[in-house]
Amino acid sequence: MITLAEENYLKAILSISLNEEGKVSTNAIANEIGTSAASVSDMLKKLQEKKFIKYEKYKGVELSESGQNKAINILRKHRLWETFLVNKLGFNWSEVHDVAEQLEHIQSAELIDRLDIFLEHPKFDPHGEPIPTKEGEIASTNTTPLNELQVNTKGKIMGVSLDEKDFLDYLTKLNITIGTEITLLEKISFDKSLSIKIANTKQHISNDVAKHLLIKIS
Amino acid sequence: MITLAEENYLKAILSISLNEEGKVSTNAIANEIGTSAASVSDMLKKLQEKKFIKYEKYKGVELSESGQNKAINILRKHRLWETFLVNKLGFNWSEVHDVAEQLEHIQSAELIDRLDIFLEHPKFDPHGEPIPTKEGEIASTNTTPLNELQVNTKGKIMGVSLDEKDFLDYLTKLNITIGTEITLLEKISFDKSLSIKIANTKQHISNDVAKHLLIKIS
DNA sequence: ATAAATATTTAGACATGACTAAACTTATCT
DNA sequence: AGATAAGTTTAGTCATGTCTAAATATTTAT
Repeated sequence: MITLAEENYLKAILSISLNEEGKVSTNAIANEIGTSAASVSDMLKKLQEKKFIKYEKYKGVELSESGQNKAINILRKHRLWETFLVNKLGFNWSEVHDVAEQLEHIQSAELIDRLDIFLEHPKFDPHGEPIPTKEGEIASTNTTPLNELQVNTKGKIMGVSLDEKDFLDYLTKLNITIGTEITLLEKISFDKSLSIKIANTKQHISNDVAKHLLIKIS
Repeated sequence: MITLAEENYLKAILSISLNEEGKVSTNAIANEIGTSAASVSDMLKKLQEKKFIKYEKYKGVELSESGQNKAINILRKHRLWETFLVNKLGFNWSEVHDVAEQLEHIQSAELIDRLDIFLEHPKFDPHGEPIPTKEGEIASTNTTPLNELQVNTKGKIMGVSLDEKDFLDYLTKLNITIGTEITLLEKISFDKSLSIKIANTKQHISNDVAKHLLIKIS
């Protein structure tokens, strides 16, 4: 059996791994989960004993195969539930994260299989993030964060890499959503902020916003 | 905040209260939850402090108003989720209990409101049990357990009062489901077993089965 | 290469929710 | 009424997952 706390640690380790190369540090996990490094250190010992991770003291941590399977399955559940909440229950994309964080821990493989069928095997969640397959494959999206594009590039927003209410509500206010066509007009070197064009309207956004907008260049 | 364990205790106390008059005993709760009387005694102290119950040592326990609200809300969630699992995901009525026991603890009033709308405000769950309203009202079903009927009474099965896989699978095998027309042919006084007629076929069932079949006399 | 800064682990506590064994209260039987 | 049985609570212990403070290891800077 795996506990709720253990699941959250595996999820955090996967999430960090997907964004960074190499082993995951204790501090990074503490930061992701919002707990102390000491608590993380304790938990890593337990996860090590259960063979969910490969861990050497002071050297950082990696998921084992079984740990990765578990973590990817949790991500799959999270994204399927978010899809359900938005597509079937009519939630806004900014409102589903917290509930999905609870739903992702429901233990029933059958439930997820049936949910997947009910949703007609969605490939992406409401934020444009790929939903891992039952076999654990995560589709690559071939997108680029907006802040890494060159000036005058035109593209389409395929997804966002941050699932926080404030951020998503702000995007909605800017008329930005999945599928929105966008042109990068100018990069301000001083603060790395960007001028963009959306639906023939010029707008200005910070680098913090831009780096979470995933673009497919057209 | 209320913990998962506390929610399960409130649910157990409500469940016993609905079947029996008067205060609920420590042992009854221990039995319902599957834990020791000592553990129950510990927990009652905590629930008392949080004002969810009215409790006097050695005298048994009652739900307070806030405790009852919480418990009924959990029951509402359980029955709405069961309805979702059967009506939308295609689960069999015998397969949904365990998953619904997990889902009933998801904390989001908005989620339950939307689920209720999505299911088009169902009044009964897949076992024929009434779904409490958002305001906490539990419709009375005006049904009688089959074993309490008089011989030669004819009626319709409106629900079952036990949500266990073995029991429900057995009913399915007997061709018994919600809406089935049934006639009580004979009561055997020796073991309280019953002869019944379903779809022109005579069958024999034990008292243990009959007492969980809720009949509307026609 | 060593000192200082940063990162990580260990030690010792605490809250939760469970357990067993023992003590206590209430109910029942004669 | 007193003895016994049944039910309940208390005391002491344990596992989980957290914390702070202190100790130790690693990295960075001079």
